This record gives sequence, C-alpha cells and structure tokens, in this order.
Amino acid sequence: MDLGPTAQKYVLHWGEMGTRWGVNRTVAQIQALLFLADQPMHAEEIAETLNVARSNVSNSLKELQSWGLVRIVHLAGDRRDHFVALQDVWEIFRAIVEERKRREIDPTLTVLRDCASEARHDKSLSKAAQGRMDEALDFLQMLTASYDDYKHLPPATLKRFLKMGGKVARLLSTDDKT
Amino acid sequence: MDLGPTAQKYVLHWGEMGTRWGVNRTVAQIQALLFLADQPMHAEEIAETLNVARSNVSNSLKELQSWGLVRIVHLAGDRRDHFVALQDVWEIFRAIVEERKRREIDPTLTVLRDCASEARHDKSLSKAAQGRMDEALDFLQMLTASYDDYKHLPPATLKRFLKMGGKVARLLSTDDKT
DNA sequence: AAGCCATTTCTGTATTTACAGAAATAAATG
DNA sequence: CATTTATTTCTGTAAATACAGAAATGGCTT
Repeated sequence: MDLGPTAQKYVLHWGEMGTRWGVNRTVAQIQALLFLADQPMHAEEIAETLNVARSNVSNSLKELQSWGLVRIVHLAGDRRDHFVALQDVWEIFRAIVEERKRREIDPTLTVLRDCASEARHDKSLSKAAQGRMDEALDFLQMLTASYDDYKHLPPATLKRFLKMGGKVARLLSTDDKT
Repeated sequence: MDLGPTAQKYVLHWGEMGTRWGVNRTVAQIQALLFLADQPMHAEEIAETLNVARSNVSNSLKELQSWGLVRIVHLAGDRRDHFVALQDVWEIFRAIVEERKRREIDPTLTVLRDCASEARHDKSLSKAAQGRMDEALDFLQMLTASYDDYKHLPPATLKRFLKMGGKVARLLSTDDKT
C-alpha cells in the first residue's frame, strides 16, 4: 500500500510523539497506520508501507496487541494474519490509560506503599520528607480511585462531563466559601 | 549528603518511571531527590548523592528548570547556586501537564489541523480515514479545552471534584435516558 | 587586575535501544 | 509427508541517547 501525503504526515508525526512518551517509533507508526486503514492489513503490507523490516513489524504488532490496541483478523481465502486497530479515539484513549496504569502506576503504588512502611523505621528520613512521600502516595491513590470510578462510563457521558468544563467545578469552589 | 534506604528506593524508582515516560533517568532522579530534600542543595551535593557526574547534574537541573519544577535559590554566605524543587504534588502535577501540553499536544494539534486541511485535496485519502483524523483532532481539542477550563481551579476544588468520582457523572448519564 | 571558585559547554565514550537480515519454527496445502 | 508460505526468534549492527571528564567561561573577591 502506498501512503498519500496527508496520511504520511500523520503517521510520521505520531511516530515522533510516541518516542517522546516512551513508545517505540515503529510501534506508534503502525498504530497510526492501522488507525487510518480502511481494511485489515497483513504484516508484509505494513512493512512495505512504512519501509521497515518484517521482523520489526512482527515485534511491534505483538507489542500493540499486548496494549489491546490491535487484534488479528483472518480474511477468507488468505492464510496470512491480518491486523486491525481500534479506530474509536475514546476506546484508544481508554486502552492506553488502562495499560499505562497497569504497567507503571500500579507498580509505583506498590513501591510507595513499601516506602511508607519502611519510612517508620528509617531514622535518616525526616518527618517532612516522610510527609511528602505520603502526599505522593495519596495523590496517586486518589487519581487511580477516581479513574476506576470514571472508566466504566460511556464515552458520551465523559464527553459531556468534560464539555461542561469548569462550570460544575466552579460551582463547587463557590460552595467552598459558604 | 547520604541517602537513607527509603529515600534511595524512592529516588531510584522515580528514575525508572521517568525513562518509561520519555524522561531522562538522571533528570527524574534529581527531581525526586529535591522533592524529598528538606534543604536546598547545590550541584556538587546532588552529584555526590546520586553518584553521577557534575556536568550531568548541571544539564539535568537546566532541564528541570525549563519544566518549572526546580528553581535556583541563594543562601547567605554561599556563592554556590542552590536548588529547590516544587514540593506540592498538585503543583508538580500541574507543571508537568502544562509542559507536556505545550511541548507535545500543541504541536500535534497544529499537525492535525494541517492534515485536516490538506485532506480535502488529497485524493488518496478515503472519506472514512479523513473522518478518523477529524475525530482525533476533535478529541485532542476537547481535551485541551477542558484542561484550560480546569487548570486555574485550586487543588482543593479539583480534589473534591475527583473525590466525588463517578457520582456526578452517573447522574449525567441518567439524565441521558430521560 | 589576578586568582579562585562555581558553573557550563564541549568532546569522546559507553550504554542502551532500535532495527535489519538470517535462521528457525510453525502451519497449511496438495 | 514433503513442500511451500507465513511468522517468530535470534543475532549482529547501527543509531540514538546518556553520561563522564576535560576544557572553557563567567563572575566574585581581595
């Protein structure tokens, strides 16, 4: 498949953004490519389109599947695996947040909890520093608790929620003063 | 300065997390170190504590200042620069989000807008693919618009906002059906 | 103004990560 | 069951990044 100029720009930029967020460039490019694709693509086709090695595509696709962003489909009369990506931006967003939470936030919470209990026996840690560690832990716990609360809501609801923006929130801060 | 076991664990883990999110390990470690520090530290002290080269510390501190996470202070009777970090988790969070938006989301919005206008003349791009590009653009625009709305609210308000969690949101989705 | 101390910039090296190509494995067909 | 075709795993290399140490700059201080 040959990419038009617009799709090319999109895919390349997405690849760059990936690297900035700790995602392999090729992985991000393939995700972008399949996001735009109207049909399932097989690995060979992806490799040709992006001018990268077959093996690279194979590994990247495995990575994307582990993120839940891509899945295999089979086409009638074709032995090859074909791949499709999530094409709904909200689903994509949710999948990414979910995985990053699982891979990075959850382990961090574990470490912070360990630190919190260790801190009690650690003479070299000031009360103030200990307090800041606790605040970091509390913050992440609150964030994840809220996330768990929101994540099951349908996109349409979240959308309206965000769209109403600061209005509700400002209402809350007015309450503050009464 | 010598790091106790708890602080050490905290700093090392934070460094690892940094790398996963596209942040240099040393940069993340210094941020964590200064977050925990009860006093301003000078560069030499930081280098010794983390066992990294002075030059590395110098560059990392510059990077952290550009993120607005660290600033220079001067102590009476000491010619050396000393450094302090934001020590309020909400402020830290806000600074990071603000900078990532500025550095990555805003440029992405520019690219997506370019794509949207280019797409009209690009014969090789299907209407469906064009539609998905638009959705990506809309999504990011909505996200940033909401962010702009919320960012000026005091942490306490945001906190209560999040804490009430899905309750408000579920109310909204109930409204949906009426 | 000379010397000293702190800091930054520069340059080369090491480490890590990404990647291509080859080899190996697995699956399916005739 | 042999052969073809698809896919993955392995291995070596290339590229990018991180980092240390040296050199240079800047700015006080006396």
